[in-house]
Amino acid sequence: MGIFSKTCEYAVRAVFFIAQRTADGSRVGIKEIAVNIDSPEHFLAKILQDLSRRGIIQSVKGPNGGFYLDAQSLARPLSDVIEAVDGGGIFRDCGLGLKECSSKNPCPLHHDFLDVRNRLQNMLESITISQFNEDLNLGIVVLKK
Amino acid sequence: MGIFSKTCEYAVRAVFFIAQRTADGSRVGIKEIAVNIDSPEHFLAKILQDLSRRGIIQSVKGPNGGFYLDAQSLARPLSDVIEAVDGGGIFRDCGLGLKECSSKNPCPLHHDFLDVRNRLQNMLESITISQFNEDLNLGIVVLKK
DNA sequence: ACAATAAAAGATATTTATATCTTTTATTGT
DNA sequence: ACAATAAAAGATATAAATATCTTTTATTGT
Repeated sequence: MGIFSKTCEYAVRAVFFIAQRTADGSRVGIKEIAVNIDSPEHFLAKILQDLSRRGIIQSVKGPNGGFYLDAQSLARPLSDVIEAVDGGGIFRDCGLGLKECSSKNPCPLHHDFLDVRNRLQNMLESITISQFNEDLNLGIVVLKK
Repeated sequence: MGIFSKTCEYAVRAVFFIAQRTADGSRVGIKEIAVNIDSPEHFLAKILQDLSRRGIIQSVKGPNGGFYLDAQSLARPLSDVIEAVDGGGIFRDCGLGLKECSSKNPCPLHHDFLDVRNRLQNMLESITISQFNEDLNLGIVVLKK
């Protein structure tokens, strides 16, 4: 298990891919996304359905249909994707699983974890979905293997 | 899902509890540990068996038996517990799940994640298992609820 | 030796995450 | 209208994580 669930990893990779591939206003199909981010097609379909329902990504059915991102979606912070898929627990929950852990009633790791979680959150809030489009085009960063 | 697996959360809480409760050389039984860290007893038993096999904690069977920590174990960094239970993936694996992600072949989040993971690792390597014994005694930090 | 204790080990159950396959609905171009 | 396309939705399967229960083994005190 990584920091995120596998579902979330696929979601982020897919969202980055859709952002890059549809920056020109076109759409991209599930099959093409799955191949390019190396994920199981039908499982990814479920994930993207959910993201679409939540308004994180957009989609149209039928010929020339597919997934894409509108201007608002392109500008979203990556943290929105994480929250939509895994929930915000990673940003907020106690590292040792205590329900009532707080600064008043801290677990032993509370203070240290607060720092790490805040950094993670700040990082993911300051990264936008479209920010890697160019690096992806240039092959400087990758989404598969 | 938190940063660690539930198994790992129980493990860390248990190890902290054993450290505090057996600093005087005594032992503590599984039932007492489970009650005090609010975990399912039999499940925790499995976890502690495994930690015992790996030498992270010590145990003796029979009357007056139970779990404890020797001097070496008390001085261990908490990262050893994490590695024993969840593996080192949290310190090393790609945030987006890519097998071959590296500085030469990075995912979009590679550099940012490297920083967060390193901080987490440094933090967990610099915390020792026994370092909260006193705060636990004083009730300044807690291991349940 | 024996009974009591407590962890170790084994077996099984339940829940959640991940994955696959099929059918339905919306959209498009002819 | 109709056929083709592609996502949405529904149903089911598999694997992994979490949890529970039972039996065995080691140790202790009598």
